Amino acid sequence: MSDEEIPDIVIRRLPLYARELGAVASEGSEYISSEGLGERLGVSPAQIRKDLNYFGSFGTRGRGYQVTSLRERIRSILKLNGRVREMVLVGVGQLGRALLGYRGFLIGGFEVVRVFDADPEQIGQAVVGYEVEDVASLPEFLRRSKVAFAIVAVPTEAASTVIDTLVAGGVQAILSYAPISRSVPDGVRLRQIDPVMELESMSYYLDDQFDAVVEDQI
Amino acid sequence: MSDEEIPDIVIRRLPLYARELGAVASEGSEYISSEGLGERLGVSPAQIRKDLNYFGSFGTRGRGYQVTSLRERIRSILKLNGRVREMVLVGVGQLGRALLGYRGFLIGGFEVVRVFDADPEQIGQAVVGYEVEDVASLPEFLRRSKVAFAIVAVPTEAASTVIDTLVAGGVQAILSYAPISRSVPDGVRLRQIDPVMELESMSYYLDDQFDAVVEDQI
DNA sequence: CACTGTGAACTTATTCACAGCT
DNA sequence: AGCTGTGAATAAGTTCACAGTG
Repeated sequence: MSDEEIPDIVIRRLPLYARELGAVASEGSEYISSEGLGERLGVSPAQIRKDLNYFGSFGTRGRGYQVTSLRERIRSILKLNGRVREMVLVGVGQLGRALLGYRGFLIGGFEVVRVFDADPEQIGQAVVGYEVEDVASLPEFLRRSKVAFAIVAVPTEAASTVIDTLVAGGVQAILSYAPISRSVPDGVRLRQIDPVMELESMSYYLDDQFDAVVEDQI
Repeated sequence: MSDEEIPDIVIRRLPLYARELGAVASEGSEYISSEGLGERLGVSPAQIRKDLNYFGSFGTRGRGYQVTSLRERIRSILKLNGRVREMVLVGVGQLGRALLGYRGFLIGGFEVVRVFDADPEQIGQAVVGYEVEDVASLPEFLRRSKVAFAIVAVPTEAASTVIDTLVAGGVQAILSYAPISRSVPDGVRLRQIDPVMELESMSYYLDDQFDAVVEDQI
């Protein structure tokens, strides 16, 4: 049943399942049903079963899914098993430093291997155990070492140029914190994290006694 | 055409449109067509027109949409016009500090008004111009001042309790950076930012030549 | 007997295509 | 002429419901 084109929306749920299965495992359960997992995640049991079935039959009828083995299966589907994914980080401002200090990357199997910045004040400095390199040397570094992942944590104005450099250097997956829209060539993935957009969309749902802006009429 | 239930997926695109319209405005264009905007965003023109039509008819046939007025319309739909949305921040570790220093919130119309933490070392200290308050005093603060937004930037173990406190205090929109799944009551919105999940889902699409298993060097 | 795996039914979202303004 | 606004057509995604199985 392999080899069908799998919807991106399914791929995006896999890390969620894997993350929760890690939590379930640490609580000591050996098996979990699609219903049990769905309840924890706010996802329907049918959806979990369908998602997993794109990749094979991992469950046991009558019992559910073995927690740790399903988690490993998912990580293997995501090409995350038994390895550490190397990343470059561009930008060592406050956000970049916070990211460098974040333990979650390593737990998830990701590790920053090099750190770049454009600020002469930063270049050459040691930051959280990394020596900050000149972003001008990024193209050469990428030519030598094929790193597939990058995190962009530079000021908005600089982001587009940095992304160009990363794409030209063969980086295939870019996580950007800059609030700008960008297109990238086929074969490159760009995901953005923009907390302001998240807040803005939540604002719509506020039951706000203060303000009811009328839009109306045809 | 008012008062139909509007799909969440539409609401989530509105901040994207608003953000890009801001960029278009700063480039000096007065009008933009759905095709022009769609090209910049990687969204189809029909989708933009349909999304906007849930709320009214904001365009001019033959010319397109007036950039600044459409942006204001969208911000008004999102209940973001002409005001600053107040937020509390819980957690002043590295991430919390980075968020406090981020100018993007104010640009988007959001402002942190109070800062809380559980660490006795931090409580009472001044951080980026805020005095860190004891998270134990958060319930009382929320009782007095009706703040609708909160950002959770605490360690994973603490997140669930903090979210409970926020919900109990009447906060309606929570942006959490903790990598845990949580359900919240109706009427409360919880959005998570988890960079690791983003990276993991991108990993699926990598070319296999990048699959080299990292050698154990520890 | 409690669960998965899965086609079929249904629901939601996107695109098409064109009438209708400016 | 060039665009929006919008119903109709299509595609994508989710849930249902149940047969199959350990």
